[in-house]
Amino acid sequence: MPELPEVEHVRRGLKSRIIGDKIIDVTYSSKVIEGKQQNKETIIKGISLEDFKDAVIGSEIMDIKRRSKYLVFELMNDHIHYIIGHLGMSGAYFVVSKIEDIGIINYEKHWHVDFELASGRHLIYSDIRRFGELRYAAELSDAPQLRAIAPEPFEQSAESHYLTKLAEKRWQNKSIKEVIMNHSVISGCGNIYACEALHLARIHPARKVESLTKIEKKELFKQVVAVLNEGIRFGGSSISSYRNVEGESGSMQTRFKIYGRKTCGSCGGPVSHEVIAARNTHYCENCQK
DNA sequence: TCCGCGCCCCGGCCGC
DNA sequence: TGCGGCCGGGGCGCG
Repeated sequence: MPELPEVEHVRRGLKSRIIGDKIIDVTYSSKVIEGKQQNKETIIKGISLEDFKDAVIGSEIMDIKRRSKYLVFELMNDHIHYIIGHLGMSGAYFVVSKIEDIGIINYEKHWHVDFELASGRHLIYSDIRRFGELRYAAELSDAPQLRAIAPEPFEQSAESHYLTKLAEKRWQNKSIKEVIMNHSVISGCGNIYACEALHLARIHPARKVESLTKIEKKELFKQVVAVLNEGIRFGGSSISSYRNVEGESGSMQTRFKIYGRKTCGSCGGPVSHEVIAARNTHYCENCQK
């Protein structure tokens, strides 16, 4: 599933292809249309299909940014406005001249939003399980989900933000894994990268926050940043159903030391599996204390 | 007011 | 070969 490194690769792929292009039409899949008719928020959220379409048609795509796992499309007609996207579990974008050119059967079958561009190409949002979303925002302040997100982990203020958050009373009795997966504490770290970072920092995922020393907290933050950076460097991981704009998945999963492995990448011992923070967690009893 | 829990959305895919 | 159940990001309602 896409976490920060995967979303970053989607952003880069989109940015190199569609900046400067203009949205001239929007078409929805029958699943989206039926879902909205049944008052479900299928993919397009917080706005009617007609209003979304009216809002974005005629706009030039100026920039594509990322905040945590959200993609922010900056649009311009007579003013700057935004589409805010989340890939959920299985979302993907493709830039093609027709849907059949996607070339991956499940993503062709499960296309949901088709943005026709002035260049004649189509920006397609596909989503197999439909957990992803697209929202419209006239102003960024209209997007409350972005406001509560911690600074990007690579920003200088991110570590002190994290340390301040970790010191709050409400987190003391929580598992450290649950807390680093919370986007108000660190942005963009999902289950897989959390498992990897805890392994690199040699910290057991079920440890209560209050039991961690300052040195452990700082080491863990360092490893979260390191593993997210490595994920970006290796094109993201292909665990589950991540695809970049080219339809490719990355190779980061081959570099994992603990997630999805039978033996620990450090000591060679068996990998333990346990549900921690309601998520399938992989760790090494020997290396992580 | 805050918190924790359960639920909802969904289909590929695993295991029997 | 068929089919039931598992999985999960994020939001929401309830107690």
